[in-house]
Amino acid sequence: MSNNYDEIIEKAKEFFRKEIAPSHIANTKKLTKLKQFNLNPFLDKYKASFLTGNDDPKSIAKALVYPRVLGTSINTTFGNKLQKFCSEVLEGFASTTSGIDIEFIDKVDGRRKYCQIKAGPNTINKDDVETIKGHFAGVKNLARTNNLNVGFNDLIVGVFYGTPEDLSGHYKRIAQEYTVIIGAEFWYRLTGEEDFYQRLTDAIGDVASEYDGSELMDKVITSLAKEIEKSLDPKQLDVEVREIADGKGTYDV
DNA sequence: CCGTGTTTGTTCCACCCAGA
DNA sequence: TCTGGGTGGAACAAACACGG
Repeated sequence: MSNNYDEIIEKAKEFFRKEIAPSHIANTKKLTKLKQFNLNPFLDKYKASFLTGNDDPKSIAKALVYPRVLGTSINTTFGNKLQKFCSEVLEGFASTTSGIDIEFIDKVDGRRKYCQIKAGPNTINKDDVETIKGHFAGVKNLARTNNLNVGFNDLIVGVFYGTPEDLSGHYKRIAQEYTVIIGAEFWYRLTGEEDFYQRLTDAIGDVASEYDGSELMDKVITSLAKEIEKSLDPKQLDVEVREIADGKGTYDV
């Protein structure tokens, strides 16, 4: 241990093990039932065939499960856990100001920064731009009433990963008024270590090797495929149609 | 009182398309 | 042909409502 920030590295690894991975696994386990998905009958078989070359139930199941587990599920989980990450792993820096995720002393210019955290360079949309600006305007007002010296260089958006070139147009609109700091630069200002970003991503990369979800994926897909097979059975469909006609079936409007 | 279902707010990202 | 602005769908977590 060469310095205090090694502790952040360790805590980040723990956070991944205790928060992110378990949540991801739990959400994956939910996917054994067809009702967890929004089906698109125009595309379900096409996707299965595109993926595996056939449209049997198992292929359809794979085509549903893969994009969910490796896409929206883990990405959304990661983003949602960011707030918690800020308060637990960056605990020394948690902010009590509404709309501000963390406060920290910028190791480059020595000033206290009021920072909103975002995950990546593409993760805000048009509406978020005004929301973020609104939050900063609120902080400026609050600072004025409390006689705090908050310049607008001190109100920043911190992005966990990416490079300045990656920033979407939405971020660039914020950057016209405020400072947006991303990736290596963000972690440098936070910790004062130039290579902290690299060390942190490497550390999480090490944790990744502790996880092998192949068996779980197999189980989930097999189970889901069984239900797909049943629902494709014409007799079963007949029953459902009759029940709906009788008003017995569950039929969401 | 507890567990389950529902609603709300946040977050993510892919796609479309106009204009340079 | 490339770039960037803008749109929309989806999942998740947390708060909330409801029925046993």
